[in-house]
Amino acid sequence: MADTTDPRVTRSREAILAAARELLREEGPPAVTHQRVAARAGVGRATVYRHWPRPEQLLTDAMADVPMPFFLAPATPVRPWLERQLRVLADQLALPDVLAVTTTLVQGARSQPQITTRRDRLATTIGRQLRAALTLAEQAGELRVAGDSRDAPALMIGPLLYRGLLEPGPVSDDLIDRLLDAAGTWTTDGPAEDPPRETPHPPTTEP
Amino acid sequence: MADTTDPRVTRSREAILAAARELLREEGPPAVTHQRVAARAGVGRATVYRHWPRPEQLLTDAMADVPMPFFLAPATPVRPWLERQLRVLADQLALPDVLAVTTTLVQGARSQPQITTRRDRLATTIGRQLRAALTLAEQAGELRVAGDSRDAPALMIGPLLYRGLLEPGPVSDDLIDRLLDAAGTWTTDGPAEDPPRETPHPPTTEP
DNA sequence: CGACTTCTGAGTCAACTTGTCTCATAAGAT
DNA sequence: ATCTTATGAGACAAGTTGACTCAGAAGTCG
Repeated sequence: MADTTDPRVTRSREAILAAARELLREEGPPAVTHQRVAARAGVGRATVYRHWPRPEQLLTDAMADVPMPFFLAPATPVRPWLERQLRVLADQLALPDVLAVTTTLVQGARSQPQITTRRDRLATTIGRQLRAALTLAEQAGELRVAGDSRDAPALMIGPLLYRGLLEPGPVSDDLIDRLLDAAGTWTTDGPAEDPPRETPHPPTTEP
Repeated sequence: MADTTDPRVTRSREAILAAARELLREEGPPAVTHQRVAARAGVGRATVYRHWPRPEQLLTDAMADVPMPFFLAPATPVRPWLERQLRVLADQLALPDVLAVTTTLVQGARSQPQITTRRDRLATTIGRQLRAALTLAEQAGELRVAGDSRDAPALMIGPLLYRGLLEPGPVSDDLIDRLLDAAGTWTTDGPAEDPPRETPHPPTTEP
């Protein structure tokens, strides 16, 4: 099929999605209605209906445009890599857009199976990548994993979620260190304190 | 003023609040409208308006009826006490009503200052009680607190939140042990493993 | 450049929801 | 037995939702 290259379509779509994202961020999911989105996007109400007949689809599409942070493939040495990942995750969770999408996913009403699905996908993606990293670290002799590795995501991501959702505030490097220690016993070859951490990672998207 | 002892009033109020709670649990905050609540409560729509002219007040009142778990005053020895508290908290977070209220609080739209307030109150209450417990344990020589104690709530409650909100599943006793270890180094006088844990605590309310 | 195709925005319309009010009635108080 | 008062049914205006039409603008292509 011919790619929808008509500039009018893409312009409308972008404006509408941007408006929907703004509304989601500022007032939550219930504010994302055809009428309000159309008004904010400076677009006719019918145009919104044309592209998104169902309002919930507009919401999920708007959310899909917000890149959710998650882990990439792990690299050795694992500890500094993981430290960087957690730092990125913590910083991302502080962004209004990401926070809004996170709360929407968490809320994930039974009425919205798409949202529930996406939430579960995010959770399993993060969990799998995190466990892969820990396994790699263990194989490399860097780490002796403590306890059930299935608890690792909860132990390491949970506190970041708490900071983002319930108790807003910055996540200190010290706290991230403690998250790493929660994974198990690290056999630091050298006191690799303060690994270089500079690049403010762009958000990454799910596969 | 004369106490509203009219049985009709209390009957209506209870029915309405119960219906509101059901709707909140099943379909989330947007489902709590006058019309739907009235229909489910088997009550005239006007009656709901009479008691709660504003819909958001109905929502907050319905939430207030769901007791949120938090910590009581700590007792020595602290470790088994804290273990019990975390177990209760984890179990409460699995209850649909409590979960629904938690997600609603977390979502805490900017549109609803009452909800934001209540969320902050809950967070500070839990945080204060938890820190008090850790301080007590340290004074009793039971524990050497690690790192910044302000991070303790995130480290210990966060994982439970993760399990409740993102990655539904049971919280094992082993996981709770690891949460306790995240607080610092416990100087166990004796191997007080498997402390008696039987009473399925009733939910407690905030002060 | 000019003819064509397609998207847009304004508007209309019925169905539905929301918030307010009225009133006969039945439940409770005295 | 009588007086009070909450209730439920319904009427009502105002606003929202979803669906449709249509002239005209924007973009494409010969």
